[in-house]
Amino acid sequence: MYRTRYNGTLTLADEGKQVKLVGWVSKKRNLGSLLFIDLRDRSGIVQVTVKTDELTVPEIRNEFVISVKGIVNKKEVANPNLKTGEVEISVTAIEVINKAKNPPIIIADTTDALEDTRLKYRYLDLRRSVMQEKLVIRAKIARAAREYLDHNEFLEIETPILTKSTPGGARDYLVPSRLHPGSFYALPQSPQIYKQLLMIGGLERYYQIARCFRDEDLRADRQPDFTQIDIETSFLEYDEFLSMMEVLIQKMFKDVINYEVKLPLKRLSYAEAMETYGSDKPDTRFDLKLHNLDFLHHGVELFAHTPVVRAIVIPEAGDKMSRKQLDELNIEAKKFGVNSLANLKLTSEGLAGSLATKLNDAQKAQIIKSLNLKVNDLVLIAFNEVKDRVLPLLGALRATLAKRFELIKPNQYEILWVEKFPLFSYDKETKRYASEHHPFTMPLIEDLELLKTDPSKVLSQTFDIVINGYEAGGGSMRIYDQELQHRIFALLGMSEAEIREKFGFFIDALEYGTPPHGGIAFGLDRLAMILSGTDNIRDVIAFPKNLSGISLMSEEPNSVTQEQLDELHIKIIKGEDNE
RNA sequence: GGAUCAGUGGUGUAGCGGUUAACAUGUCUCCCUGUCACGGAGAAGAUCGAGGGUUCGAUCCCCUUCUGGUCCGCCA
Repeated sequence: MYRTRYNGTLTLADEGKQVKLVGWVSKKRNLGSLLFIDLRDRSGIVQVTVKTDELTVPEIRNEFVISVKGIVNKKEVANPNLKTGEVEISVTAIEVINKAKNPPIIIADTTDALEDTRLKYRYLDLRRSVMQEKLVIRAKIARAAREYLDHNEFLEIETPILTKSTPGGARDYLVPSRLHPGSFYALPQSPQIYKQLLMIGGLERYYQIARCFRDEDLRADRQPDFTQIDIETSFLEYDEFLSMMEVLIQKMFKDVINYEVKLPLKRLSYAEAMETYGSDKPDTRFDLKLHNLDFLHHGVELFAHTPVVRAIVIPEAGDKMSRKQLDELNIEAKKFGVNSLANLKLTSEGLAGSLATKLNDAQKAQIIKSLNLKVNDLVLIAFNEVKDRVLPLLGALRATLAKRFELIKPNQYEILWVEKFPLFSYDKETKRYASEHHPFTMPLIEDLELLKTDPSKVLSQTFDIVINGYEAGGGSMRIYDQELQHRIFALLGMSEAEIREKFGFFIDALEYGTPPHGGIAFGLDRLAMILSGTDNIRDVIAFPKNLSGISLMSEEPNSVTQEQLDELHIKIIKGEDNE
């Protein structure tokens, strides 16, 4: 037997007990004939004390795996920084199980190594307790989900990883078929069609902790393969389903971080979210709402060509931003297609700032009243012909400014549903409608008539769960009527032949008594980020890829042998790997 | 595809035309019986990401390139 106890669990209650421990040498302090070793395993660290004049001690260095036998003793002076700080192990036998090279990074809670170094030596980085804690949180979220869903008669069912490529949406990762040269499997972007087929198959309640793949560019919160808690149900009405999912969210927060989520969750329509927060995933931990100043379009020269004039008010920030800092915000504005921002601040002498000289007294008074300004408030004003530029810009600004002015309290969680997204977006280039969510999304019943007259106005039975400004999940009620499904495909500009080619089996399936159904997918990675308080998705994935989609540790993707390519009937025509 | 920031001992940083390339930490050797960020003495360790240019002289300025971070496009 390697061990009788876990290091981090030892307390004063164990005083006098004989224990056998294993672990890694986290730190040693050699005082000559007295040697202290911080011995680390997954549970934590305990100090072991070796009298080197009474015991022959093998060579011991950092990160060696060692085994000790000894007695749990009370320490003269406790170390309050350690869970086990009240005890130490007086060693009677010590043995090296395995040696270790000097690690390239410091293995401690605070390491000074940069992330790319840590990623290269991920297996060492994972020894740090702060990293392990994040994976513990991730596992606890999955466990909470399984417990809740199992308890509510959901079945955990696996769906294929080698699936059919269906164009539209994200790029697929393709897998060449050896048995069928020239044909490809696609890795699933989500198990969407399969889970709907499971509903048609009469399984009624399904879930899966599903790996999904999207061949798109990465971000701090986006990986090419990621995990969703994927859920689908039959015979639940919209509100019933959302309520059931709210309780799941509540349980996750309770089980993982012991935080009480108050139900029911707030709901905001997509349109309200955009108008009020400039985002479809608003961070509602702080205010900074958007204000409508469209009335300035008439009467202010600067806004003569821009009917959309919107503002955010940052309280007590009038003296906190220099002219230079305000100018820098214009860089942000340009990203959103807005040329520049105007600003105002209310001083004791009245309105000042870039816009002040362009306003008459009546307009100034109207602004002060309309925005309810107080002295030293800062107003940032975005203006453009198009709402779709102004609102997202101010949405982005409110997020960055909230961070800059520290308007966000730590350990605060604001959870809400954003619902009723438009069913379609209109692509001006191709002059076609595209599904905002996916083509199986149910429109709002009251908007069905609009499908004939103005499809762009049709809203859908969709919902996103938004937590602290992150989209932590999204779903919809699905179309179960094949007639309606055909109308949607037609609106998307798909011919019968195209429909047959892409979704034929699914269209067929719809005709055999499809139950009303709907579902959601929660982003497990995102949830883990939120609950472990990191804004880096790589922190909550054991072996993540960097922004170029490369694993710095195992160095995939890599080239393969000519034999492998030949077998797959694949010829590389461009690139260095061609030989 | 685009924008932007950063590459200097193992690790993290400083230096920004002429330096013996500095500091911290880690590593190694010796001393130390109460340390817990142990302490003390000493040592080793860097072709300043790569290539080119400007210059009497480049870690420093310019160009190219590679690598990494962040963002935009993209992500039904």
